[in-house]
Amino acid sequence: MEREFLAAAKKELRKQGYKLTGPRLAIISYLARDKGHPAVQQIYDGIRSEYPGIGVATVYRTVDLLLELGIVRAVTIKNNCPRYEANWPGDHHHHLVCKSCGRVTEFGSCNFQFIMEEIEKVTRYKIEEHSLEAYGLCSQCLSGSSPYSTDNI
Amino acid sequence: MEREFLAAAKKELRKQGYKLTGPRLAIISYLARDKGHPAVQQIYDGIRSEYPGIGVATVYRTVDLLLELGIVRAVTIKNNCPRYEANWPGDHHHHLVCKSCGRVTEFGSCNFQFIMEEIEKVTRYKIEEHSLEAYGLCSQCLSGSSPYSTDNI
DNA sequence: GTCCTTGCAAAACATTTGCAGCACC
DNA sequence: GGTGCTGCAAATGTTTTGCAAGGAC
Repeated sequence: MEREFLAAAKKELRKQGYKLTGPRLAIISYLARDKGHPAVQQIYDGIRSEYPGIGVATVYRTVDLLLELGIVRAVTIKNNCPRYEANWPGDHHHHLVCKSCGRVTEFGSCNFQFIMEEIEKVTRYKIEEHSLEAYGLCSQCLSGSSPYSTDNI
Repeated sequence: MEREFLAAAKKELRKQGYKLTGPRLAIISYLARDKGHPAVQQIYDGIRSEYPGIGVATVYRTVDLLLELGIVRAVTIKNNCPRYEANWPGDHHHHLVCKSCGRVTEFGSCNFQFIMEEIEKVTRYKIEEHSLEAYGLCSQCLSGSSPYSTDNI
């Protein structure tokens, strides 16, 4: 699974004439492994053990490139720097953010296509993508209480 | 209309034990006037003519306070610093962002309540708010072409 | 008079950019 | 050997913080 993702990413890079370098592979495989929504700084920290010499600027540049190629997606959460996730094929979902503990939960079942079409008619926009974030309290914070941490993002 | 908004905001400030100061009034009335989605810097610039001595830090602190009191709402747009808008009562809407010219269009007709309830059941979250942003091309960019500018945000 | 608020300046982050050296074809 | 990629360091842009002075109640 992670293997296929890497292969697909490599192929896409090559196809667009980009080189397959160590830092790029390290970042891609980190994103394929990570089940959360890491920010650039987290990716950077996570990679340094396997790739000690890497610089933050490279992570920024690479993530930008991967976004352009559609290999990763950006996750925009209120009051937070941008986060990223692997763009698994066919996996369209949105994010639920707990205001108390910071946990981010994904949910699929997106039936917004018809709503988007409605909006296109009204506004005469051509909509290419959409993102929905919901904010509230997760089940664990509703019962007991968990202190805020960024571990769950 | 703007008048009532100001009155309501004043009342809310007082109710919560906050003082009614010049800078705060200037910021609130600016937000009530502005039909767009100004960032802190824009609010700051917009106010300096009527309130020359004001500092940016005050704008940051005040906007934060107004958010807490529900007097303004934050608008989060990809690759953009946070923006704000007056929280007119009963006006629930979302944002359509043109990838080409940067224009931001609002659209109402939010029929997501039933979807949110569905998601609450599945995820056991208690959802308090949600935000939906759609990205695409506006009608003007689809025909002719307008250069990118932040004027429309 | 007492706190709350403010402006200023400095600090803290997050992100981008310029550039010299390296690596890869 | 030319081009693209990288790491470093500096620059930029945004937001936060500490603090002394001023203002609202």
